[in-house]
Amino acid sequence: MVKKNRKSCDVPDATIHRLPLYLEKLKMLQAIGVEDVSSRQLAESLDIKASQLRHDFHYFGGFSRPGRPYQVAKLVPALEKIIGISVPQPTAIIGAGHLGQAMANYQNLELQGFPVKGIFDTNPKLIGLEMRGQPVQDMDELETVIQREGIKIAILTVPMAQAQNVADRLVASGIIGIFNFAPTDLKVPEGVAVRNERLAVGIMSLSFKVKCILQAQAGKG
Amino acid sequence: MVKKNRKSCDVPDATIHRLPLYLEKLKMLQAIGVEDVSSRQLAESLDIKASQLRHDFHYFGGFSRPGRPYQVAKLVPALEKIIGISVPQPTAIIGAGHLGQAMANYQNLELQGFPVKGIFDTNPKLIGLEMRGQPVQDMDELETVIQREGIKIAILTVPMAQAQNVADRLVASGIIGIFNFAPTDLKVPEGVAVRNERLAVGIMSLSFKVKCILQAQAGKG
DNA sequence: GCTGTGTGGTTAAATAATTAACAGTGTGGA
DNA sequence: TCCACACTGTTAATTATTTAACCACACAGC
Repeated sequence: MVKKNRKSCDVPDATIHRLPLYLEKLKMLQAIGVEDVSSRQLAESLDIKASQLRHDFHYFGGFSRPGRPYQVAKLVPALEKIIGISVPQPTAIIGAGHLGQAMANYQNLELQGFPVKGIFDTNPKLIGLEMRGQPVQDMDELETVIQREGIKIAILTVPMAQAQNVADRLVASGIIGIFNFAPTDLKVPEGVAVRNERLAVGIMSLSFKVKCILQAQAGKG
Repeated sequence: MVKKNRKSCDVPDATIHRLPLYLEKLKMLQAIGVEDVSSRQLAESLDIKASQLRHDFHYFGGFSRPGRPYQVAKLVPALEKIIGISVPQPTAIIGAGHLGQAMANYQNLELQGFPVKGIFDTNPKLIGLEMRGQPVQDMDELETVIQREGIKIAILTVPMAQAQNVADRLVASGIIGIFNFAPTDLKVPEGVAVRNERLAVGIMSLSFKVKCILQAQAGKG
């Protein structure tokens, strides 16, 4: 039993990051009525190799009978279970600035299994505003709401200076996963997962490639 | 000459993604008056190995005299040049919904070398609104403004259904780098770089880890 | 029944990335 | 002057990831 748990969690990061892509594409196929899909078809539509897809699935095993393509209707719930969203994961948003509002209004968030059950800010001008049925609440309510709703995942969109302080409160309240948009490395105890999403990294690595493309064109031309 | 260009662009993605982190940390050190920093110090503060940092820098070479630590004042502009932001990169935002507004109001964007020179949307209710001095313009103006301002990088925050169509227009107008927030793979010709930023991937991989942590705790307890 | 083609699971090979080890340099102090 | 120490640049070793190869199975057509 323990062995089985370890098996399904000892998976490379690179594979984990592809699971949502598989799920997304499969849901899209499901929406247009596709019932079966082969590893080749699915991989090609995602611009990866079929062997990689099969290798990824192999960590979890048993998605298809040998010789037969994958059944979309079975694969979707299997992936949802692996990712941990067969049951909706209540989620909190901390920081109702522009980015927090964008996340709160991102309709797919709930559709994809992460219903927002709490939005928090310290700014009195924002408190009370409603976003998709959820009012912005005072940070004083943070601990109470998180525990009452059993929230395990938090989206952190506060300014860098407050990020660590808020993270500490989140961890103390029972949060286990933090989706961090602040450009700072949070220190959290073991048993808490942090994912840093740095928009600056994305646009700068893009800039690097743009520079290289321009240089290449100048060299050729 | 060509050889040198190739050298400084034939760099693994993993390294490219770390360059902005190095730059960010170095700027922070510069702001508090630090003049010198060793590979060990810098690496530790970023939670990576010193040898990896030196290995990364080795692709570009010549940041320090052997035997002496790095000089922050030299490293910052060197990295900025490598990333391609020694000169500000004018940037456009396509889609002035919540996410587009969040990006437009993200002050660090300009500070980090990406001044927003155009915000576009089709929604008449949004057109004319000002964000940090930039008015939201009609999509009809897209091509004109991009060419007039010499914009090479675009941030794409439109709904999925319109993403490919807009991307085609961007490419036709001379855009070389697209920072794509729509959950779809854009088809672009060679010589155009796309970076997909999928928020759903981030929160789902977080969910996977949360599930594993909970399972591990249940197994132990 | 048999065969050709297509399928996923599994294992092995190839490739990429990370980490460690080492050589050469500069500095400061005895 | 010489030595001990800290430093980077560079190369080698290790580890992780991706890709390919192969096997057993399933179906369709003959």
